[in-house]
Amino acid sequence: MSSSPSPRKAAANERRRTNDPERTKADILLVATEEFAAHGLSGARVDAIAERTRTSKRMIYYYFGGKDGLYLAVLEKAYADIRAIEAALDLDLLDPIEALRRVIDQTFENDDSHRDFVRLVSIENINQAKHLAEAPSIRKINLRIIEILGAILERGRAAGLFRSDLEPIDVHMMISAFCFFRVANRHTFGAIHRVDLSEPGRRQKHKQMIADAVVGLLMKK
Amino acid sequence: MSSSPSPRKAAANERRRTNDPERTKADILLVATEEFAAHGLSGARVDAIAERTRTSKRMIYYYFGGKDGLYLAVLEKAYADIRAIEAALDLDLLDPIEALRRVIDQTFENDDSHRDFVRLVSIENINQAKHLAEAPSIRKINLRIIEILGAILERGRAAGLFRSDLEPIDVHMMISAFCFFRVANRHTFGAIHRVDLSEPGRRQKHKQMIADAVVGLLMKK
DNA sequence: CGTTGAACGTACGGGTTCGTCCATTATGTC
DNA sequence: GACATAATGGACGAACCCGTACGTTCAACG
Repeated sequence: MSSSPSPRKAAANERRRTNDPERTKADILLVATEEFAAHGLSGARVDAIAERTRTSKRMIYYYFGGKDGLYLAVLEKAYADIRAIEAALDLDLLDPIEALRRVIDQTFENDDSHRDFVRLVSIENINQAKHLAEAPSIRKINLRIIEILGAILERGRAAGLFRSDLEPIDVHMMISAFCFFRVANRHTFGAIHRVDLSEPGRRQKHKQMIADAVVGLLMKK
Repeated sequence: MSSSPSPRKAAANERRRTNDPERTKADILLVATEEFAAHGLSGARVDAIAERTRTSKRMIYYYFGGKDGLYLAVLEKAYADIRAIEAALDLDLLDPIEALRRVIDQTFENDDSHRDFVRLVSIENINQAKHLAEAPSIRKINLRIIEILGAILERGRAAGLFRSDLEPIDVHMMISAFCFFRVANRHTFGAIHRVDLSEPGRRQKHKQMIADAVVGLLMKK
């Protein structure tokens, strides 16, 4: 609409232009993430998403095919973003207990700071994970955390510290359950018990609590 | 439409008639619970609910005012049903550890067997507990579990068994988190990790695990 | 047995929402 | 600089969905 001053300096495989599909897609995805997280799949409105975008509704259908396609893309991106953080963990040098505490800390902070992600997962569960089942990429991303935990447990057992009847996936579930719940259910829990779960003091207390509980459970007596 | 053979034998304050408002309300509530649990608040369709009912859509508006009123009634009933079970617990005679294990067991079984309730709570959280906040009855119902836990902790401390820096609400949250998560998130968790969380063996393992974790956390070292 | 109010059914109107059609501008290529 | 293709915008239609207007049946009571 305004001028297009940028010279079309296109390297072999590098595009630069005012028609910017990447930016358009990213913009749509960002807005859609907020809308889906706020209202759910059936509650979110395509028109509302389009309105908040730099671009038009037409582009949503152009790039994502429709509401479902957009939702799936949002879901994939949300999972990819949060798991990328976990994948970056490097814990091989730490002793098993310390490594375990790091994983817990990371999960706690991840869920705490990615509320949209947590909500999207809740929404997907209400929808019986039907969309997620069609996104094999998500599955691959998530196996990383199991590997990490598996390695830690292995080393802990080798050192005679950990009991051996708990599988990585059970430990992962226990950690996730607590970290996820305190974010996902903070509204009902807060309304019923009149507490603010994100209040710093309680937050810190809970973080300590879940870590102690998991480590305590794993340690041999 | 068919015959109405029942004689109108009406005691002073006991009505018997083919026009049966109580039954109609209960019927609507039952169907609505399933529909809201299955599709969420915005996803559920008033027409669909009405269709599955013995009666008509008109009755939904007649008795519940509208979609929101119906949803609120469903929510209240769901909470009332599940907490009534907890309220029946009588644990004063048990030693604190055993009593605590009973509470955990009860919560586990409750969430496991009331999936619609779990889903409704998830849905309400996605809606930021806006409806629940307007239902003071629900709050009252839920305080019972905190009282129960408080009494157990008190006795445990008096006996020198339990640490004293954890409040009832924190313990309740930890228990709820795990019991709730394994039901609410079983779809995504199952899809990603290819496990069936309701499979009896794993179910039993998790029940043991959460109980051990909570008891272990509370016990003085 | 007639009246009155509660309980119920049918049909529809008004607004909303998804998706598409058609037209237009930008970009890369020869 | 002309042409093919990608990217974009606006407007619109058809289905859907909530809530209600209006009419009918049922139960208690004099």
